[in-house]
Amino acid sequence: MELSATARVILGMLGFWPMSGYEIKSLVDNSTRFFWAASYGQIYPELRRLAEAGLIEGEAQAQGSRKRTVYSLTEAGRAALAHWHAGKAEIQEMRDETMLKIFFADAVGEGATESALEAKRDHHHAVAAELRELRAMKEEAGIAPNSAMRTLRLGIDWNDWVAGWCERELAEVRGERPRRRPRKAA
Amino acid sequence: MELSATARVILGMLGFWPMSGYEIKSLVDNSTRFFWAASYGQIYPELRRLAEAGLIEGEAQAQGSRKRTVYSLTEAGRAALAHWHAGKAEIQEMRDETMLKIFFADAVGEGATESALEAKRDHHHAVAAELRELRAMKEEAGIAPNSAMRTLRLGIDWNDWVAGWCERELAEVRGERPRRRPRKAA
DNA sequence: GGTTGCATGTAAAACGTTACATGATTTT
DNA sequence: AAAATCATGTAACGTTTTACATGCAACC
Repeated sequence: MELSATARVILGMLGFWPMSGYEIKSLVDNSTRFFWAASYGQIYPELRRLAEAGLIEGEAQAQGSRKRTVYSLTEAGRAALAHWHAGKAEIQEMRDETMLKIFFADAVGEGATESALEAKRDHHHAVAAELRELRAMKEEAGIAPNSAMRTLRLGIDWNDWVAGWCERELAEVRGERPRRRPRKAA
Repeated sequence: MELSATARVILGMLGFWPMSGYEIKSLVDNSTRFFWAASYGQIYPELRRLAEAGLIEGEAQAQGSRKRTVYSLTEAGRAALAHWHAGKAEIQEMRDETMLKIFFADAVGEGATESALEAKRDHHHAVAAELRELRAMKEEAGIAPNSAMRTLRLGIDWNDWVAGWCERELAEVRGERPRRRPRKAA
């Protein structure tokens, strides 16, 4: 069975430990959202579908009169998660407005390249700072799995790298001493 | 007026030179698609909307009995393009299955981190190679604007960098002499 | 007593892809 | 003569976001 986009993130999260739909959403919002978002409008219906398909199981855990359903993986669910993980990754989509602005700069005119590069650099600086805060919080809480921390590290390093790339490109555009960009073998 | 996602790429493309919907689609498919895709189902209706709004103008340029409409920016369209370009970039979306797999590796089990890192490395290698081919073609054709070539260069450098990051991480995971990762000031 | 956080859900709207439909021209 | 490419468009389907709706519990 082909897992929907949202099913992948739900099964993965429940693979860490059992949780409610609400918890899945908050976890997504301060972790995978940078590369894999999900909204309530997807999560709750998908939880129902996955339960019907027997990949997860919900257990009512009301607290007082506040109801709450905690889901966990079934055997079949854990197998589906492993199967997805072992398979070929397909989805790679990006929609990046800062790239689009750099791309079109020559169609816009004088100074457009510089402003677009500055904007992209600033954006990645800001995201890197946001991720560093997130990392500090997670390190303090100390519950995040190693693999989750790895993507956070990649996010920080990557945003730093892109900001640096923009900076070097800016120097070249502005005619400051042409910089040798670090070359890699093809 | 807020430009739709597709409107941005259409106005930008027409900013380079006048073209048909078909040409816009083929250009997108071998340039911006890596960070901003668009399908016929979006392009043709949007061309009509933009023409109605007075941002672009279509001119019938039939060749024999094959009809063809070439669109170009109006004054208002060029202004809208410049206005969008000068404004704050908002859209930054990503859906990256290789990241998701790295993130969940600890929930999946033994060896999952390694396979996920390898898959990501291979993916970025492949994209870098694809982009290098694209660059060779564009260089030969020699018509691509500088700003468009810049995003291509960024794409190549970026994919190389990510592949390298995965490789370094793999070395660490496999317990090969722990590598000092290049550090940047926060 | 008010605000924030926990908790679940749905409906409508917007967005986007895919497949289909059609037909001319150019290249092999 | 067939295949590829140029060219335009729509309909159906699926996905995703946004806004709305509801109510409890904990904290200040």
